[in-house]
Amino acid sequence: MKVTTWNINGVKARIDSALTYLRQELPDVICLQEIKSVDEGFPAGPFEELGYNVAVHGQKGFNGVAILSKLAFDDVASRLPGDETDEQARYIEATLSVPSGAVKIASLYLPNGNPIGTEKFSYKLAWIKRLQEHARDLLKEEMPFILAGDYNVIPLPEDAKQPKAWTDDALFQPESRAAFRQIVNEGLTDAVRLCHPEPGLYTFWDYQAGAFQKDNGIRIDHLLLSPQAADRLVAAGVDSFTRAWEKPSDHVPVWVDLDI
DNA sequence: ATGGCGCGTCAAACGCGA
Repeated sequence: MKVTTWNINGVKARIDSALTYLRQELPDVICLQEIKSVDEGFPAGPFEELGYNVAVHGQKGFNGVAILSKLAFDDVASRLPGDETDEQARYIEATLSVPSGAVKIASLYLPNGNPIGTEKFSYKLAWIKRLQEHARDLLKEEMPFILAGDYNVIPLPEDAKQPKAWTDDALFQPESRAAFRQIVNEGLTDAVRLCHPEPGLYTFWDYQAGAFQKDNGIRIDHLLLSPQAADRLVAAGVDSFTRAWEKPSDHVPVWVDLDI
């Protein structure tokens, strides 16, 4: 089963690219972030024509996440527990039936957190903490699950072409990195890093300053696997070729292949 | 060395991202 995550930076601006990608790469599940659309505005039709079921948690103008799945949804939840007052659409998770049982897949869009020293940064840290607590609850179920999405965290210096340039950025703060690490420390596996220990693997290149041409990228889109999912990990990768497409998202698709 | 973009909301700049 191939599961992909992609921050598409606007589903309406990226609909043709998304459909081309799905026809070409045939993921069983794709988690989308930054759809920048309300639920009713999401162009479900073209995706359904490709055989995908669609689950959307949208918001006007900003944020917004979705899961497209060739397997039917048994259950969908679109809130990250821990803060009933949080109105930002950044999380959706679905339970799918697979031959070996059930698998849970989350599409998450972790807050950017810039600038540091503001309530935006504390919101980011609180959000990661909520995700950690949720991961802990999910782990108790001892089932395969994947927390996939745009984490807006550069875990290590080798996850950036120019780590020094990110020193004052929320994506590379010691607190951000430690909070991400604490989720991994709960017992989750960073699938892409496990399959690709070499440096120089990036998932985002800024639109400005010819960042892609210089390969001035960062790795901030991740798939964290539960132990039961990691047991079945076959391969993982980054489809950086989409960044060279016409009218690209600034993020590229990242995927895992699981033997389930 | 420096500065360089793009999307959505609206209908001109602006908020936001990373």
